Amino acid sequence: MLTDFQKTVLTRVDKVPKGKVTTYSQIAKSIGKPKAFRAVGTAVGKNPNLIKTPCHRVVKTDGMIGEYSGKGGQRGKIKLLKSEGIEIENEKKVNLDKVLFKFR
DNA sequence: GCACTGACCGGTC
DNA sequence: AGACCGGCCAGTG
Repeated sequence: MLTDFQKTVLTRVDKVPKGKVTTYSQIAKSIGKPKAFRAVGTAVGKNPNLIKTPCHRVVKTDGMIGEYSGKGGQRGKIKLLKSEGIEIENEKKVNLDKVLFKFR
């Protein structure tokens, strides 16, 4: 069962275009709850729609990859990001100045 | 309904 | 610059 909050978060993630990434804080701000980044992480962590939702495009505020429930964990997440043309620095973080997608 | 947990963040030591 | 601690929101037991 998906709650409205989770659906909202997933919707935001789905709005992120290919080749770009967003942060948990950005999502939290976009939904009007900048302090709910923790809940956002939890919601995405449940990841009910792994196929539909490009959760691998969500990274930490510093640009670090973070975790990933999908295949390969963090490693697989990095691989997916690289596959979309996103440059990974030190094999663990992305350049937010280039690939960060901001809502509204 | 209380308490613990979590794909986190910011400030401090 | 790296490690530690507290806090915040929503979900689950």
